[in-house]
Amino acid sequence: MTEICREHEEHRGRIENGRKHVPNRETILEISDFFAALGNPTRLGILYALSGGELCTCDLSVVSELSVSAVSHQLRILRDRKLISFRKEGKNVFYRLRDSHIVDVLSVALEHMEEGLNHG
Amino acid sequence: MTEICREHEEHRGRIENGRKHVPNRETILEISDFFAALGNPTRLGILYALSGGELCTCDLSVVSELSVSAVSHQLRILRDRKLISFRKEGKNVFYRLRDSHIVDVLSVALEHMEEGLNHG
DNA sequence: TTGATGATTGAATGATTGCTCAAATGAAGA
DNA sequence: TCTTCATTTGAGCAATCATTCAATCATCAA
Repeated sequence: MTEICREHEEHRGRIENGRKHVPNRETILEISDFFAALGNPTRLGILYALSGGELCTCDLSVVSELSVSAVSHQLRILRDRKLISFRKEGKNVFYRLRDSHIVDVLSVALEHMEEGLNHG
Repeated sequence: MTEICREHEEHRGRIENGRKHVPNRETILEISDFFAALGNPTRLGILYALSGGELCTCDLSVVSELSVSAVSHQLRILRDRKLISFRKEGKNVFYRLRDSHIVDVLSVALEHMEEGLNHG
C-alpha cells in the first residue's frame, strides 16, 4: 500500500496540497458519521417527516411504514449522532430535528441532485 | 408493523403533515445514496483532498494511506454516484470534484458539528 | 396492584460494506 | 512485439448494518 508513483517530483507537490485539505482523522470520522446517519432511506425519511414538526415514535412508524421497533432503533442512532432531540409526554415520546443545519444539508443535497439531472 | 396509536384522531393530523414532507421513495433513495457516499471516512478524505485540486489514483492512495486498489474501489463508488469526474492523461487518471455542491455540503456539515460542540 | 399501551432494548439473522489479494486492462516506451 | 507501470476489476472474507422478534421498561388508569 501507499507505493508512490515513479515520477516522485511531479506528484509530491500535488500530494502535499491534497493533504493540506484533508481535516484530521477525528474530524473526518465525526463528519462521516454525520453523513452516514443521513445515508439510509429509513432515517432520511424520518428526518424529512420531522421537518414538518414533531412526531412520536408511533407516528413515525406509520409514516415510514416500518415496525415501531425498527423505527425506534433508527431513532436511537439519530439521537446518538445528535440529529434529533425529544421530549416525553405521558406515554409518548415526541421527536424533533435538533438544529436548522439538517434542513440546510438536505436542501443542498437536493440541489446537487437536480444539477446532476440537468447536465450529467 | 404500522399499527396506529389508539387516539387515532390526535395522531392522524400529525401523520398526514409528516407524510407531506417526505419525498417519494425514488428521491429518498437517490438522496440517501448521495449521503451514504459521503458517509465513509475513506471517501470523505478523498473528496477533501480533491477539494484542493485534481489528483490521480496513485496520489490519492498516498494521501489516504490505503492501497491503490482500495482507493480505486472507492473512486468507482464516487464516480457512479456522480460526486467526481475524471480525465485520462497517459497512464494516469486524474479525478476532480464534479460540482460545487459537494463543497457546500461539506461546509454545512462542519457548521453542524461546531454547533453541536457549543451547546450539545 | 393489575392491565393496557407506547417505547426501548438485546439477540439473532440475512444483507451490505470495505478491504485485500490476485488477475486483467490499457497506455507508453524499448 | 514485449515490458513496465498506473489503474481497474472480481472473488473472498470479516465487520458492520437494518430489520425482526421477544422481552422489558415506563406511564397511566382502573
